[in-house]
Amino acid sequence: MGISGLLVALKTIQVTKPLSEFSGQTVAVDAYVWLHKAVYSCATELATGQATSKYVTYAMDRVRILRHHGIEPYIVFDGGPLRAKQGTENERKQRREDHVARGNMFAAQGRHNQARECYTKAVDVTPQMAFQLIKALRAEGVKYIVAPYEADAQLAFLEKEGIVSAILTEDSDLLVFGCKNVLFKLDTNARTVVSIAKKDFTSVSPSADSSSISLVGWSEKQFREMAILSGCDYLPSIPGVGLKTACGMLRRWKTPEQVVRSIMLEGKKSVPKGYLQQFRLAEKCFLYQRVYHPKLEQLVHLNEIPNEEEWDEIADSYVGRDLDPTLAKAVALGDKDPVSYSAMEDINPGFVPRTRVLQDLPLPGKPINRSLKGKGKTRDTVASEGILSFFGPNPKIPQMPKSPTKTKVVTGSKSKMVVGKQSGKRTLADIHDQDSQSKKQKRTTSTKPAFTRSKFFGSSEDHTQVTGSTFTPTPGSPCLADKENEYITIDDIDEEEAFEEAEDGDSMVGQGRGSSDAQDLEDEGDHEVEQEDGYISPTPSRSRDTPELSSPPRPRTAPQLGRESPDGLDFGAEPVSSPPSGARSYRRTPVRHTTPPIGNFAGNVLIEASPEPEAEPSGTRVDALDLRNSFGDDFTGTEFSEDEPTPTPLSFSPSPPDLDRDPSPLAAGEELDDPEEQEEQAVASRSAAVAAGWRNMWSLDPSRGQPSSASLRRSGTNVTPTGRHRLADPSKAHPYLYSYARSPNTAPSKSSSSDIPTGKGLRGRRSLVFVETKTTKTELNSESSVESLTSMSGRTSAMRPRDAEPDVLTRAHLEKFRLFTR
DNA sequence: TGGTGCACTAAAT
DNA sequence: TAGTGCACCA
Repeated sequence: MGISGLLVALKTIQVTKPLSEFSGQTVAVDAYVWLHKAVYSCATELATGQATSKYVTYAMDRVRILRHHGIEPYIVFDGGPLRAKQGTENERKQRREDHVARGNMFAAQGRHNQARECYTKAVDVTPQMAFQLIKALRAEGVKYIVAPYEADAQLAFLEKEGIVSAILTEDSDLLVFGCKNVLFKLDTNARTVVSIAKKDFTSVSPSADSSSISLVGWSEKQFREMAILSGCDYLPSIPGVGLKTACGMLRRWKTPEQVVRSIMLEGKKSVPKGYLQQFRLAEKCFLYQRVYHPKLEQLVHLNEIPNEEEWDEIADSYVGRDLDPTLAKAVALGDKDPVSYSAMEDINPGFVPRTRVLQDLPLPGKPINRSLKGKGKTRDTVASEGILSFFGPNPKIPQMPKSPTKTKVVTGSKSKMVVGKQSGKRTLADIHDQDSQSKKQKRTTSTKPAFTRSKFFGSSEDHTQVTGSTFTPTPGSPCLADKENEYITIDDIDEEEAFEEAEDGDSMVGQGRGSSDAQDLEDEGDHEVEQEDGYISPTPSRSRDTPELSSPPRPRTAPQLGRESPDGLDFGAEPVSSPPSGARSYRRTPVRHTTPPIGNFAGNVLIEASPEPEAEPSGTRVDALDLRNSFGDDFTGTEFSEDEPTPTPLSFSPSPPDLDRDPSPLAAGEELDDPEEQEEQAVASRSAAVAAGWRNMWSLDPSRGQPSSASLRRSGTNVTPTGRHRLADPSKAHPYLYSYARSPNTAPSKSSSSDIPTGKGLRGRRSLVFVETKTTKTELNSESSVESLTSMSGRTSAMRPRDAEPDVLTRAHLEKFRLFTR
């Protein structure tokens, strides 16, 4: 989000710099920037509830690149929702649900390409996903922190305190937060970033360059006011006011109050009532948002609140409520969910990142301090080629013959499915890919060379072999990663290339260490040795309960799971308190960050001791959508009058023809003209039998043929070959994609899932119609009874009842309109 | 004509 | 989510 047009306006002070220029510095990184990009590579898995850690690999690659250039990253995660942005979150959540519904529908029809498109729009980065990255960061001793609320404020605080010297992000908001050095557009190929320094602001001038705004002579306060006036995450702009208008008017009228007065007098634009009040609250978010102080180990305001600053209950809640220090610390460490404040759930306990003893990798151009004999490359060439040239398996670890436990061939359908790491693409959406299929089968049946297993999937013996080393990550000591769950360190380089010649890196098979791995950790006790040799990917990503063909049974002995479904297979469906084995690895690692782990909080002790969360993780937020019902009631802007909701959500939908039909085989049959889709249908059909079997095994209560309670969590967004999906039943909502339970009335019906507008119809103001039909006034009334704040002016627009104070409603309309039409 | 906002696309692998 | 191109409007 950020400030629309700001980066463009600051183009002339953007300086592309090599990463090496920041060598020796600690740079704070907005983790969600990476994660949001990374989820694109595994959208289907995430949207359908399958375990994956591809996004972790993506982020860790960048961590290592930074370290390779001598930059010590300080990863900052977003925390709980801020009241000021609650409406934004609700809107996004609604849209994600809609996209999941469409994706499931396409998947049920075998139209996997379209399904994937929907899934990419549906996935969100959840705290539980962030925790997967945290596990990897812990394992490699990378500094990190989970902000109590917004990462932006936390990033700004770290820089303000001198803990970091720059901030790497893609969000222009950081400039509004007052950060001095903000780095954008990390180019991992060119190894550069685009730097914007606050000190250069005053050189921005239309006369001096092509910028359309002038910041000459402006203070930080004026810059912030301009940004807020132009529209920010905390406050939509007055319709018709963008960055240039805001800049020009603020320059002329000096203060936001004068600007607003001028606009009102002019009469051409409609200023929402209470705008100025909201403006000052937004300003407080930029100035005084609560952040975690890693040294004091408690929440503090980003900036000290001056005595003359107006401060009341509303302002206090807007900037994020204070938390009990113990809870705040647990959140900061990732041990507590920053939204629910319950123990962090490990959604992928099979992902157990580990690191090896790391050796310094010299910066490009410098000789590498180790032997590279026999590789046909000089030290210099290795150094210049960089660490990425060494991706691949590690032949160091003694290979083991393949066994059924490593590669599982599932029969029962026309095609044999290879599961495990070797299976490569594992999603239902990709199963239709016959090329992949044949490749997998070839791998399964082919004779492997001697090296048949990865260094990353070593046995427990492998791990215990390497001891006596201390993990002392230093700048320029990268650990490498190639593919999902596979991490390589510089130690592996020697044999890497030779191995790659003999073995396709993707041919590694097996479920890794699995249970024995975790048990080994238990057995190892508190050695001085902090890291095991070899990074382990214990299990390949798989769904726990989806009818996903390549999903193997989870080892029953996996200690980190500890729960079994009625059929004897472990779903891991119930929350697994963090830190699991990965966290254990962290505790055994010399602490590099300033906030050592504080252990695992069990139960609700801390929850009870902590202030009540600002927002209930339940239907209350979703009900906020009902405010849209009031659209136009008291808003006089002509721009909105034309957007009155139409009676039916279908009348406008420009959906593809198939969307309006029953997603039956007949509908799919209409795709016969398309050979590709025809093939998809055929493969999907063949897959159905196997899929149903897996589904029964993983997600159904065998006694009733219904989803078991333990499976509901993951089956909430499942795609089923039969077309059934949990979206038809909000009570079975997936916890990550449906973080906030929806009331029955707001849940899309089964039929509505096929009625969801698509393409252009989903954009723009017409989208309001769809939401309109999903809410009732009853919900509004019930919602208003839930909220106890006496003053409505401090409430999030999204949580405001229909009969709320008019000025607030107007504000809500604007916000809803702005957000939903984006 | 400039500014705003919408539509569309790429993104990762 | 950011960037770009285009249409609309004052």
